Amino acid sequence: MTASDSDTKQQATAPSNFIRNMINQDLESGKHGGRVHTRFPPEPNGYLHIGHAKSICLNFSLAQEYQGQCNLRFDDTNPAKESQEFVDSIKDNIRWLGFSWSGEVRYSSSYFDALYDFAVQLINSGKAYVCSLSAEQAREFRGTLTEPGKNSPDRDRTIAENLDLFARMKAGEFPDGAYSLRAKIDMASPNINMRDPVLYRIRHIHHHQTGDKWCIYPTYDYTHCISDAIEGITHSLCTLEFEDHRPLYDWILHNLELSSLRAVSDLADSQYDYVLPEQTEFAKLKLNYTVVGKRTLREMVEEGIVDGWDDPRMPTLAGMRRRGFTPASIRNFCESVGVARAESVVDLGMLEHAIRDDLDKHAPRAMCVLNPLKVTLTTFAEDHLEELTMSNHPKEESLGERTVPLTREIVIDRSDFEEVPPPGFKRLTAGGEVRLRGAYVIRCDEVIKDASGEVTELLCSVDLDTLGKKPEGRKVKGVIHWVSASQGVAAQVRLYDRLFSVEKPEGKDVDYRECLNPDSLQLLENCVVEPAVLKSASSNFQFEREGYFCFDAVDSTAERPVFNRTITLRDSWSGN
RNA sequence: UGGGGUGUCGCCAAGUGGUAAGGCACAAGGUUUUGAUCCUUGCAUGCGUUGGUUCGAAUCCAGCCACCCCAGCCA
Repeated sequence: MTASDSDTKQQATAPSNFIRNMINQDLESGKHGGRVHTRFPPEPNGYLHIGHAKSICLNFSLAQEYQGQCNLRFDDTNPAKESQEFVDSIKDNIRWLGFSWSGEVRYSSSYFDALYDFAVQLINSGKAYVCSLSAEQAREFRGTLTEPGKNSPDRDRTIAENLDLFARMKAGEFPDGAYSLRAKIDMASPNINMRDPVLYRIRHIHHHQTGDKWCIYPTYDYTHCISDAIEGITHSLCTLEFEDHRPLYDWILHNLELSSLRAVSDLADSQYDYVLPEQTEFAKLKLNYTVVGKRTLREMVEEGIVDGWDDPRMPTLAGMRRRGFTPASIRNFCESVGVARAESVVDLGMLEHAIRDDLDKHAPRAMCVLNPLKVTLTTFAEDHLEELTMSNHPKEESLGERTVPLTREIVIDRSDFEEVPPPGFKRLTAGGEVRLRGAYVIRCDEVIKDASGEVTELLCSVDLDTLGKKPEGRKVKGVIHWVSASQGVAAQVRLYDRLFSVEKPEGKDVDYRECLNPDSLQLLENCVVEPAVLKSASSNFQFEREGYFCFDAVDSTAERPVFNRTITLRDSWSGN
């Protein structure tokens, strides 16, 4: 199948979901002039994780699928929590995932001037007022879930007065919290977001993009809808908790002059009809055995429960990347999970399947012995050195071949030998035969043990007539991997497993610290990997019969490579 | 107890009045020089629940139940 065939097939089988259905309808009705323009709008206040990946894939893939555009916009309206470091890592993560945003990176902060003008417009039309209530007072006036709120005493300030006060807020005449700009909507609304929400607050604080130009900052609710409108976004996708904000999103946009919105928008000079963006909500991605809460992740880093934001056990994009997850596997996973409005918890197994599926197709095979047991092939002379040619992949010929040196002394994994094998054991036993992967069938003639009775070495004879052919007159079922003792390279291997041993480490009344899986990291210091691995162009491998591994980009050195286990192979042998 | 949402197989998820897609997981076979991959087969007389409308309901209507979100000058 060619690339384009598979693309076509993927499109044909792209699962139906309520957002695609909505877009299809919009396209049919011509609502946005046939345009599809989405955006991914993170606040640069932390590292991206698997949950963000779903949103990224959704927004960017939809744009691709409909030949539309997808912007990257930093929603940077609260400088107290944000930094350039996060801006940079987010951009890096999105590129790594394989997506390109439309045009330049956008910042809500670059619309601050326009946002200010629109606020003045709302004041002029009597839709906004400057309020002197403190945060605490405002809370009291807001009412409760079941009781209506009370109007602010400043609600009927004159337009002239509001204009003057707002200008002075901007000019820096007042301290933080002295005043706020509020929309004049309805203090009795059953939707608390509509009870005269704050549009601007005073914050004398440096902003990572705008420096010290501003001391008043617009709120999310006020900024997001206008930013969408300015960028000509058609479909503004966000998560479920913003559902109650949608009426406010619409209120703000509908109470501004459409022509003035259009005038400052990216569509100002286009031939398209100017249509306001619409918000649509979908359920967040949740994974069992996983925590994505910002506070929790930070604590785990700060308390040393993990080794940093890019610890391979972390659900961050940086962590998954270091773990060896491929961008395609994460994209496929997000696609397979679907998009719906029902809150759900996806099984980690689905993510693992996506990783295996991608790596199985693309990762070159190699051999690495994790827990070495010395085997001497007595049939060979001391200086025996045979260069065996092995293909890098059982099906994908384009991955090429490599040579694997075979010598008299090799190592195999300790778990591949049992003196008294359990029922069904297919590996090497005392007196039994086994195939060395890609090489000969050997027979274990002698088991050497130390004083404590531990097996230290196996003496085996080689059936020279079994290279590339089946042995005559008998069946040898088992195949085990091996590495030349002298030609192999010493390596450290890190075996990673899920961080938590319970399904819902973030649940109510659950302390995640008590749910940690004590075996989430196992360090193996004496591993031996075949030499070809170090010369490979790939950084992801399948170490045959062990799992998928990748070079650890941070801790590997020239003399001592470090490998991270990305994921084990499926293992249907219950005796293991 | 106000408002907004959601309930389809163990886990995701299609379905939009015509008789329950698909994936993961699981199980059983087959192929295999990876106990991998791959292939075949099985896996909801049932769609939160109770009624109603209809020739016919997961889909329409009503009631009930469960769970989630909202009272930041966070996003």
